[in-house]
Amino acid sequence: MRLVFMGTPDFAVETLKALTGAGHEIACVYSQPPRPAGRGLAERPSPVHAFAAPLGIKVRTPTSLKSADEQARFTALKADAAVVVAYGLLLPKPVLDAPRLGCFNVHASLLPRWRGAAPIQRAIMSGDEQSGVTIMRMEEGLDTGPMCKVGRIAITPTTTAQSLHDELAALGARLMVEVLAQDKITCTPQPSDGVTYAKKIDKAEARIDFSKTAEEVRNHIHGLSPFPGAWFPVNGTRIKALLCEVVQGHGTAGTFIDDALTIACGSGAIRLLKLQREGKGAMVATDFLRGFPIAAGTEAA
RNA sequence: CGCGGGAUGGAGCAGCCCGGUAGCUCGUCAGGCUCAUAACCUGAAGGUCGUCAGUUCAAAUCUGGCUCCCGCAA
Repeated sequence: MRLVFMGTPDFAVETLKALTGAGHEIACVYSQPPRPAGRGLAERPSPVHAFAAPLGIKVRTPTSLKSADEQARFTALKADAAVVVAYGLLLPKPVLDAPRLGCFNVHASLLPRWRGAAPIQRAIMSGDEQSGVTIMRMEEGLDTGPMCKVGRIAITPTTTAQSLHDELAALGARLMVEVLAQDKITCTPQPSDGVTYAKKIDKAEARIDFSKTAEEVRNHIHGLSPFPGAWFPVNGTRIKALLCEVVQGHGTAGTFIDDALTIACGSGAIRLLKLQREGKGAMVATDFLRGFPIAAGTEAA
């Protein structure tokens, strides 16, 4: 099929890769324009942009699709379908209606739960036991379209946003290819109940609140691992917690209760397994402690 | 030129300000002890101190360039 692909972050690259691998013609790739980012604030293209460009695929990076001009350029591509994965721009109705078969989206949640920006993180942070991806036909509303295919993945005590992200990206890519391979793509409406929205992650949320239960703290840490990274300070040094486990133990919330990185929470305790201090790389607990011992009684504040 | 930290035996760090014998915790190997152990004891191997140049009698340490890694911020 002749497709238009619209996506921006790493998550979307997997699907683009799968589509090209499945022999589809990518007429054009749309992605967010390069922005100043990273150290030095140098302009850098999005992951999707960086992947597509070397393959000789035409890349467009409009800041909006609201103008009639931009919509005409899109329509002129005469695509059979558009595949949209974490693109970051609203698609106006004329765009949604332009492709012959419509626009299809990979969304990283079991819709209608976690519509919106940060479904992967929110699912883990709120303690969901299950996540997944939904392939849907897009409508004007925010992630409201009818569902074509769903894939499920369990969230376990060791699931992090990173690991779930990688699994869902691969799963979503596979399912999208399957959906497009169907002779007739059939969809069913989303249930009207069970709707929740996944707000963008606010950096202020990243600070760990040890007054919560051990499970909540663990979900918070894993949901934000590795980005943006849940953190806490120790003697003025900022430390990111990347992986942890719930353990037995109690004490004043926010205090280390042994020399092995166990911290008391509002109820129960967690032990940090992988962490990173500012300026340093991520490392496992034993390595971390050799260079930065934290004695029992130290406060994480 | 957004702000800042870092590159030292396999891992994590100290030493650098006040140049002059390479240190610590751990791992590895050999041996010992033990019913046994991620335990303990003894011994050993392993490093052009990121890279290039400069200053100096002498540079891990001072100066400048380069490469790479990371935190903040966006």
